[in-house]
Amino acid sequence: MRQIMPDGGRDNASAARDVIFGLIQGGGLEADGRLPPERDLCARFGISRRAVRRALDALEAEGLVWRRQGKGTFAGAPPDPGGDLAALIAPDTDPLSVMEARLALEPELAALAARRASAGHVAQLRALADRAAQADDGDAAELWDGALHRRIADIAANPILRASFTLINAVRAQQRWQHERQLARSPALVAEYARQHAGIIDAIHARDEGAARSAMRAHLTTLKTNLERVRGLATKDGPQPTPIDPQMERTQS
Amino acid sequence: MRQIMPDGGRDNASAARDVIFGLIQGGGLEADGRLPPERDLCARFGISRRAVRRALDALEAEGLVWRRQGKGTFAGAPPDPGGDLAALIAPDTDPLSVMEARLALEPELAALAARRASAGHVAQLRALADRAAQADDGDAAELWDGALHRRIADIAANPILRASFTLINAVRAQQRWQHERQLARSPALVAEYARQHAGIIDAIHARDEGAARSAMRAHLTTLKTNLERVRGLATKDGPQPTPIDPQMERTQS
DNA sequence: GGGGTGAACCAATATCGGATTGGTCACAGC
DNA sequence: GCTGTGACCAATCCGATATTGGTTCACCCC
Repeated sequence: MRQIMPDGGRDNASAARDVIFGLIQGGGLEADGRLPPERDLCARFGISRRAVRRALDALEAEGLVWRRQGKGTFAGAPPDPGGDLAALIAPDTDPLSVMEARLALEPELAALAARRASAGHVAQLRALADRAAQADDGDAAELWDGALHRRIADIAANPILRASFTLINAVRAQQRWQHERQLARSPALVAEYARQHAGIIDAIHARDEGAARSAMRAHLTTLKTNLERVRGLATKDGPQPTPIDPQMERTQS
Repeated sequence: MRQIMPDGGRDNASAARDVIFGLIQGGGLEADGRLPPERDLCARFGISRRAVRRALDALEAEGLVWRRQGKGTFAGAPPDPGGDLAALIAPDTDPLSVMEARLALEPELAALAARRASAGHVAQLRALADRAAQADDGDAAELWDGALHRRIADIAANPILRASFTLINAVRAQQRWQHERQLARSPALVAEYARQHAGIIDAIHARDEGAARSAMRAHLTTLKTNLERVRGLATKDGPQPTPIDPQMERTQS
C-alpha cells in the first residue's frame, strides 16, 4: 500500500490530517505530545512530504499542534515563555507569599488603573464584577473574579507590572491549595467580595488613585484573612506573619 | 614568591579577596564579567584553592560576584532566570514604566525586609550603603546601589516579589537609557541618595515597616524626579514620556 | 500552466563525548 | 583546631554529528 487514497494530491493531505488527528486524540504518541517526524509520516502513509506538511499546516492552523524547526511537532498549545519562570519559583511559594505579592502589586495596579481607565474600561469592569457576583458556584466565581483582577492589571498599562501579575497568576495556577481557595468562597463571602469589587471600581471610575489603592488593599486583606482562617486551623498563633520557611507547611497538617 | 603573605591562612584569603576585588573594579576581566577559574587564581596568587574559595565566598556574600558550577564565577548580579521574559516585554517599556514598577514593588519589599531582617542583614545593608556612598564614579555607585536594593529584595524573602524585582532589573539592564541614568548620578545627588539609603536601613533596623515603606518610596520618588529632569533636558518638549497607550496619558495628573 | 513529487539544501535543535569549572570530601601536616 | 592538597562529583561548555522542520528547485503529469 503506497498511498492512502489510490489517487494523489489534496485527498492524501486531507486523509493524512484525519489520521494524524486520530493519533493526537487517541494518545498514540510520546508522553510529551511529540508526534513522529514529517519524514517518518511520509514513509508511514506512503505520501509525499508536501502532503504531510499540508496536513500539519491544517492542524497547526486549528491550534491542535505547534512546530519548531529542529525540534519537532507537538500536540497541544505552544509552551508559555513565562510559565517556566513560574514553575521555577513555584516550589518556594506558599499561599502566604502569594498573598503578600498580591498585596504588594494589585493596590498599585488599581491606582494606575484609576489614573488611566477610560469610561469604556469602567463599563467592562462593572460587567465582570456583575458576572462574578452572580456566579452560582465557586468555580465560576473564581473565573470571573480572576478576569476582573486581570482586566484591572491590563488597564494599569504597565508592561512590567503586568508581567509580574501574570507571574503571580501562573504560580497560583500551578495549583496546590486549590482546595483552600475553594473553601474561602462561601456564598456570604462572595457577597462581601462583590461589595468590595464595587468599591474598587467606583474609585477607579472617580479617578481617585488613593481610594482605588486602599479599596484593593482592603479587598485583598479580606481575602487573605479568609484564606488564613480556612487553612489556619493548623497555625493557631494568630497574625504572626510567618516566616517563609519550607518546613512550615509540613507541620500538623 | 609563593604566597601573597609570607605566612598562610586567613591572611592569604583576605589578601586574595582584595586583589580579586581590584580585578572586578579595575575592569581587568572578560567583557561578560567572567573572572578566571579558581584553579587559575590559585596558580596566579600561589595560594591554595581553599583560600581562593574563601575569598570568593566573601565576595559572593557581599553580592559582588555569583558562581555557577560548571560555568564560572562572574562579577555583578546573578543572571535573571526570566531574562527572556524581560527581553519579551522590554520593547514595550520606557523609563516611566520602570519607575512605576519600582515604586510599586520596592516599598513593599522594604517593608517586608523590615519585618524579616536580622542584625546581620542590617550590617550587610550598611556595608553596601557605605560602599555606594564612597564610590568615586558613577559606574561604581550604580554597582553598589544596585547591590543594596537587591539585598533588600533578598531579605524580604518573598520568591514571587523577588522574581518580579529581578524582572525589573532585567528590563533595566536591557539598556537603553543608560546614558540618562548616568546623568542622574551627579555627586550632589549621590550624597542625597546616601542619606536616603541610611534612612531606609534605619527603618529596617527598627523593624518599622511603615517607615521603611515610606523611606523607600521617597527615595524612588527622588530618583524618578531626577531621571525625569535629565530626560526632560534631552527631549525638549517636557516630561511627556511616550504614552504606552494612545488613550491613557491624557489625564495630566 | 497548475498542482504534485522528489530531492537537495538551509537553519535551528538535539545528541553525544570530552574538556572545563565550581562544589565537596577525605586525608595529611602544622 | 585550622590549612593545604589532592581527588572526585556534578553541572556546564564546546565541538562534531545527526535529526528535524522550513525552503527551494527541477521535473513530471494531468
